[in-house]
Amino acid sequence: MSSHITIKDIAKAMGCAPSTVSRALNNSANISPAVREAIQRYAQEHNYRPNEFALSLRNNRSNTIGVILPQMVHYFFSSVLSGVEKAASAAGYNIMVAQSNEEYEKEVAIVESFRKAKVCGVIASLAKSTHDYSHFRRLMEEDVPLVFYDRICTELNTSRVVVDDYTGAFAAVEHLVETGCNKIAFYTSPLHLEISKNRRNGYVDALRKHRIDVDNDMIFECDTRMEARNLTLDLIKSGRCPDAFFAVNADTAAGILYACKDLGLRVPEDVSICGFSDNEMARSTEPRLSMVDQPGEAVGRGAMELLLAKIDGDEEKLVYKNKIVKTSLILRGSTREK
Amino acid sequence: MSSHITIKDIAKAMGCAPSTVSRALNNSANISPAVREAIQRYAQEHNYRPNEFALSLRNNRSNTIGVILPQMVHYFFSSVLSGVEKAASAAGYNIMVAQSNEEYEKEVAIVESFRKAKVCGVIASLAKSTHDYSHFRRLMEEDVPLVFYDRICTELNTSRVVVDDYTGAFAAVEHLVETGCNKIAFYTSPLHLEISKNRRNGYVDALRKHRIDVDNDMIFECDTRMEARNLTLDLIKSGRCPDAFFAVNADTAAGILYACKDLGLRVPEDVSICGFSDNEMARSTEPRLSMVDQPGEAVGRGAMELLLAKIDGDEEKLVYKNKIVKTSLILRGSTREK
DNA sequence: AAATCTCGCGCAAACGTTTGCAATGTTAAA
DNA sequence: TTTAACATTGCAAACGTTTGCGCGAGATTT
Repeated sequence: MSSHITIKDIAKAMGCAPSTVSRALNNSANISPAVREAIQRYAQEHNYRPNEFALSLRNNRSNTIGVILPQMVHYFFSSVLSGVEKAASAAGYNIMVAQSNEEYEKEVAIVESFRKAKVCGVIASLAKSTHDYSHFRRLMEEDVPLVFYDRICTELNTSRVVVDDYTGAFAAVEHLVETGCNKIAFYTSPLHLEISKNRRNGYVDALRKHRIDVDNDMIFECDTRMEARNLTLDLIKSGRCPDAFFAVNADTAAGILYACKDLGLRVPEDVSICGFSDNEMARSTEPRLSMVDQPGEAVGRGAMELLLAKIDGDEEKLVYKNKIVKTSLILRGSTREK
Repeated sequence: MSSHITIKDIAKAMGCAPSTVSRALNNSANISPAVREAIQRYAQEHNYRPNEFALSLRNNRSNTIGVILPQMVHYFFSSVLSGVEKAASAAGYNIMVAQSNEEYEKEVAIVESFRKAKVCGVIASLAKSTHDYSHFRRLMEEDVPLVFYDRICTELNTSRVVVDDYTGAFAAVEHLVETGCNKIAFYTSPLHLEISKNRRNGYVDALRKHRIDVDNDMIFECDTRMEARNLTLDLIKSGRCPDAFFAVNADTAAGILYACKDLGLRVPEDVSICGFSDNEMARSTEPRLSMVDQPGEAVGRGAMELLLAKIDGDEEKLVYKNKIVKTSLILRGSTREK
């Protein structure tokens, strides 16, 4: 069926040159109002749509932004994607999305495919296994605006959006302390990640503020449910049982919870549990898990806003901004009340 | 920095015409092996990458496929997206994604934006509020391959991927019957959706097979947690309490579960609960919820395979295929054992 | 030795758009 | 009335690629 009408078709129909049509449609200067209106009306009536490829070819840039997620099937990351999508859609951009599956090689391949597709901006969160950033550096050398979120890259000078890990962790741990806990275990993801460092700092500072000694033997690299379950069982059986747990995510918190229940500990009477990164699961345990909420949609929206600022900004192209999205502490049944 | 090397650059460097370079790189006929190899080597060394826009402009088709999700922050749909992404990535395609938020108008806008972007195929699941399909029909008139998944459109002659709702529901209800239940409530999403009809048929047929009368007053349009909670409370209080519930999704099943527990009913001793569409939440209640698992990734993969068949297929362009992905019944604590 | 064929390659157009420059026609100033 | 200034439009090139057509040269046939 009729592939679409082009500028040339309009020109032919109106008896003028394609350049005139182009100028009329773009409201360029130096065109008589009469001609302009006639052309615009004709274009409207015939449902003219500019050919994106021609535009892209000429401008050497698409109308698309690329988004990299470490995983798609993940409450927080899909929330971020949702936020990005809404903001991008509102701003008239399409989004191209790919997941690294936490693999460095896949991440490199994605960046390469985004370069080929000439996306006009990239929003990314690092894979756990990424320690080399030259693929992103290459992107920056080609002047592709880049914004990191959550798992950011501090080596590269880009805009960033993070959640307030420090304050979130601080608030959670402080709440545990204020409800009577003073031997608080901390289950964290690998400490080379920025988020881990910040949460650890929040944990440490909350303890210090309340004059509780920080026991490094109470900090564990553990961020999956199974690991948490096993670790917790070992910990309790070994007699070094904490009176509270602060976990890096909901999965881990659930692992802790079920280990405790299996061993007959009551939550929150005997031990309190609090996690980071709220999701549906945390609302479905018994008792429900208190969590530090990371507003994923807000992170995605913020990342898109920063990216648009970079894309549109002319003068401030060199200005990078950081955005810190506030977390909130959601208290449920797995912690005691004040 | 050096934007990329083009075919013209290579031609200039090798002292030949761009057309020769093009033919050499595409292994076209009528080119001497010597020249071909020289050009390919040069291109390789200088890291030549064809300009996608120029290709798209010429072929009037991108290397991208569009994916429509009703929601992104949703276990099943993000699983599907993940499956699509993996398959697309393996086949060398990019994916463009957008969510309708269950709104008809947004869905129309997405289809329009996909048409503008000239995606070379679309994978979609209908918004709940969509009853008119002319936007998709327009897409088909422009020969854009289209595959529906999950919430399919039976009015349109396209390829489709669905989970085996009928068999899944049948198996779940039969299990409830075989473990002693005979008054089984069914909480379903709106019945105009294909999935609802199929699940309802599975429910009905399982009852019939075991000579249990189907009571239409035990079928409720109810697919959110809050609705389920309230409805279940009402139902129990009214004295018409079923001995089992079969729910359309995990949220609804959880609502039922907590309503029952609030009223002191024991699960699964007093009432059994089984849901459709497993997710993390179902693994985190107490007791854990028995669920019919929908393998989202397999659905996504299947949709992509069907789409690729349509895109690549020359002769069989008119052949539409349906793919039915098997579900499996995951038995947990919310149902009794045989 | 003349005619034909084949191979390898270049020319140029096409995809749809934008834009610098030149070429009109019109109006105002001298 | 001549000249300058200006408004409006067209021409053509450019973005990077593919491809039908034609041309020349060498190889084969008669």
